Amino acid sequence: MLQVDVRRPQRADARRNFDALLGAAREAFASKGADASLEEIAKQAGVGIGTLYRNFPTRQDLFNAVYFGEIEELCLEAEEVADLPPWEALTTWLQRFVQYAATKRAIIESLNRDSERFTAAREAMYAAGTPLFERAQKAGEARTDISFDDVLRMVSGLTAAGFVDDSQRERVLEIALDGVRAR
Amino acid sequence: MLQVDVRRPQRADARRNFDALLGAAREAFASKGADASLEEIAKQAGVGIGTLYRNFPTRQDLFNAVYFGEIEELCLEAEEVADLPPWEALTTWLQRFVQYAATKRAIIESLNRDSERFTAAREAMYAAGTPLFERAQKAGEARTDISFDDVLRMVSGLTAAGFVDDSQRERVLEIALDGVRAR
DNA sequence: ACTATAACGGAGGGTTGCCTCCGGTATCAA
DNA sequence: TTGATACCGGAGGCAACCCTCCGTTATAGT
Repeated sequence: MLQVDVRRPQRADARRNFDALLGAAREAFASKGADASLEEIAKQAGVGIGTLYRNFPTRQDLFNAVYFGEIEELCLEAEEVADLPPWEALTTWLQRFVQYAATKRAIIESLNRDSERFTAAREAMYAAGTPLFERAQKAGEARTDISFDDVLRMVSGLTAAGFVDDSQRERVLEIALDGVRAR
Repeated sequence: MLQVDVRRPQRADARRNFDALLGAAREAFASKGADASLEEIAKQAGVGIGTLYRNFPTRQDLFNAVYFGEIEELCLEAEEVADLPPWEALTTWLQRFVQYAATKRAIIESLNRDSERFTAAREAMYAAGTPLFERAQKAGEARTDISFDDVLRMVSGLTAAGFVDDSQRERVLEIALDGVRAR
């Protein structure tokens, strides 16, 4: 589950193009948002527009490939932080979330979307993050009157916002997460 | 200053159209974002596209008219909450900010923009909000190691985010503002 | 090396949105 | 009422993007 079921092509040249497209798409979605120009992505990948469409018949297919790939990474990161102390584990994961997600805006938009695949992705992400949050709650570090969903949406919102520099982004994230702390 | 220097037309029919356009634009910007279709806005206002362009020669002019109008309202609201207790005054104002701004995303984007008009608008908004924040700080209610800019960007970010319903939006805003409270 | 064919890439037709231009219409002053 | 004119509205040219189609090219197995 959560497989990005777009098949990676067999031939060497095809695989190169496939990977280049994914990379270019990731960047484009990150900077221009989910409706970045596909022709621009193809050019950026050094590939004809036809090649893009052969690998990803619809914009959604391409987007999904990037999106689900990122969700998957996020889930893996959740395991990696598992041996930190409860509060650090939670905040570290959320910081990774903010830093690495190229589909930032899309993630929170998709939180409301109804489709089998998106539901699966959302569940995977929650399955990865909820334990971190509950552990922090049980350790008395996080408020118990709010849900993980609240926290995730808050962080997603901040992710999509603009800041003067990285240090401000981090500072603001810390402020907001302070509100999550148990009193 | 902060005048929306687009002149309101003289003739009765022209004024009707002008106002209808502003209203339609406000809605469109709120729901579709800053690059909503101008033709759609004109249609929504029950007006030809030509009329839109006569009143607002560029997209930016139309956007500014909505944008600066909202900033102006916000500044007025700041005075209205001035007689509440320090912390309530601050949070009430920020809540209005979240509720009424149709140009949500635009506001935070414009925080980084460099242009005379935008600088003026930003300054007006800061002039209105900063006293509320400083009052809360002096009353020992708000942290003193952060700036009003941090708070405003945080709130703006949350404003642009998506939530299940209004109650979640308010709850998350409260959580985040809790992080602003002095310990 | 050779060939079958998987994969390429961009020309081109369709759609949508931007903006200009100007023949027609509504308003207002006299 | 009537004339001057401020104002209207949408047709139409332009640009960007979408996506399909098919002649050309690169790959891999023999």
